[in-house]
Amino acid sequence: MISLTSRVQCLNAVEIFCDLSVEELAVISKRAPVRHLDSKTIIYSPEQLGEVLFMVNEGQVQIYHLAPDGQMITVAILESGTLFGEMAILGQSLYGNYAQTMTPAILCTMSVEDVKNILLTDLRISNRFLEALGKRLLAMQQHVSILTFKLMPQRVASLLLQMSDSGRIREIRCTHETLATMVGANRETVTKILNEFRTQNLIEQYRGRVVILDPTRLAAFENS
Amino acid sequence: MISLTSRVQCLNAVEIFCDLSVEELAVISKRAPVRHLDSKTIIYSPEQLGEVLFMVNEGQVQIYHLAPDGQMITVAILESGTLFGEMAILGQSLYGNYAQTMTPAILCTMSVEDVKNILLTDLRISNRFLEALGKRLLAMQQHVSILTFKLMPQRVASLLLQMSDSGRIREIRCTHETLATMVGANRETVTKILNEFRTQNLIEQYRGRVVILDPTRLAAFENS
DNA sequence: TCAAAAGTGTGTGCTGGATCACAGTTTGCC
DNA sequence: GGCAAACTGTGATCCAGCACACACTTTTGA
Repeated sequence: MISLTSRVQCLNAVEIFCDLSVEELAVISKRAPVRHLDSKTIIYSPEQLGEVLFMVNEGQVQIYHLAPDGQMITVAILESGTLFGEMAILGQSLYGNYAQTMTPAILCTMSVEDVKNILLTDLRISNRFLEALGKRLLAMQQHVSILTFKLMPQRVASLLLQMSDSGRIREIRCTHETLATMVGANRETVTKILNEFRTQNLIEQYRGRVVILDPTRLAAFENS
Repeated sequence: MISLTSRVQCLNAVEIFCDLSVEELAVISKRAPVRHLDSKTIIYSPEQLGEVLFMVNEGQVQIYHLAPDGQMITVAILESGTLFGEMAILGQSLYGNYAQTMTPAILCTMSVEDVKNILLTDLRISNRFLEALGKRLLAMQQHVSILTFKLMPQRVASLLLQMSDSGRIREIRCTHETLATMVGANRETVTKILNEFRTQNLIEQYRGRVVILDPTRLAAFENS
């Protein structure tokens, strides 16, 4: 059993709860068990629902979508401090959506009812929640516009910037394969593009990691 | 000045308010002026904000996005009974987003503050609102997965089905050009694809209109 | 009423990326 | 330690869809 303190810390790391006091967090924490998961555990799948809101406290979680033909689309890679599963609260069944740990991870989980109760009773949280949704919607819209018209190199540049929070985080822990499933490319194409970026000193590459060297020039390239 | 009754009808047509009584609608209506607009009027642009929530009562409204390079992406074509502008309420500035009437149109408009007041006071509406957001998010996600991996003919089939509400509405009033900006194709490609669909008796074509003949086969084709 | 503009049909290159087919290198694991 | 699996690098081939070019038809609006 994990201490309440650590649970509170878990919740605190999530932006949605950021303006609650420690006491208030403690109340919520009681209803939010912490789970330690191995790498490659499936957290969420179309079959097993149940608990629905997850908060990543440590590790990486991949949200992906399997098309009927088996094609995989990575929707997002979540790092610690982020929340997911909101869709279920919105009453939407995400047919074909999965969440899976990419590394060993620590998560807080909450049930739909609890979340709904909290949302309905606390205005600050419901506002944060709406904000988070708005951000998500905005990000998706940008993603759509990139997918719609940009060429692959621009898409990759755009993805790298987005994942690095516009260059604020330097290191992106991701394989070429994973990046490929996010921009709708195949692995080889991504490899070639990243090598091109490297020869231009925009990035550095290591196995499973990309380090952004020059976000400014990368951004300039993105819009070209 | 338009009568209050007609305003109430306007609101009533919008799903978000569907479970309110006539009296309750009347209260909201007082704060929701109706506007009659000519075709091709810009309703919403990055420059002029102000009023933000719009409900389409009659006519068609195009929501689009202009990329920095001038490329236009049509996000949606709104018909009567739909609501848009939610993003502003979520505190997101939709940089580069526009809304424009495609036909003469009748709209109800509401200010951000009014909407926020209503949202915060009425649980039924705020739930509907969340629901609507969820649907939007879901639709965008589907759109992303289509853009990511499907070939053009499948994309077009998918778009036609989506716009026709899976075949329930038969007629889609849209030019090839507009359809093209929604799937990320160019106009000529869309023309060729639609002609192919016609020779297979999946659709009928007229100037500025596509009529769905066989939604079932179209759906089968979409996932292939 | 009669341009001009908007919408559609069709053909000919060209090219960005997919696909396939490898080889080399690093990591994890028994 | 050593094998298998995962990750990366790189070429050859092929084709979906873009860009451009132009003809034709319908609608719009001074």
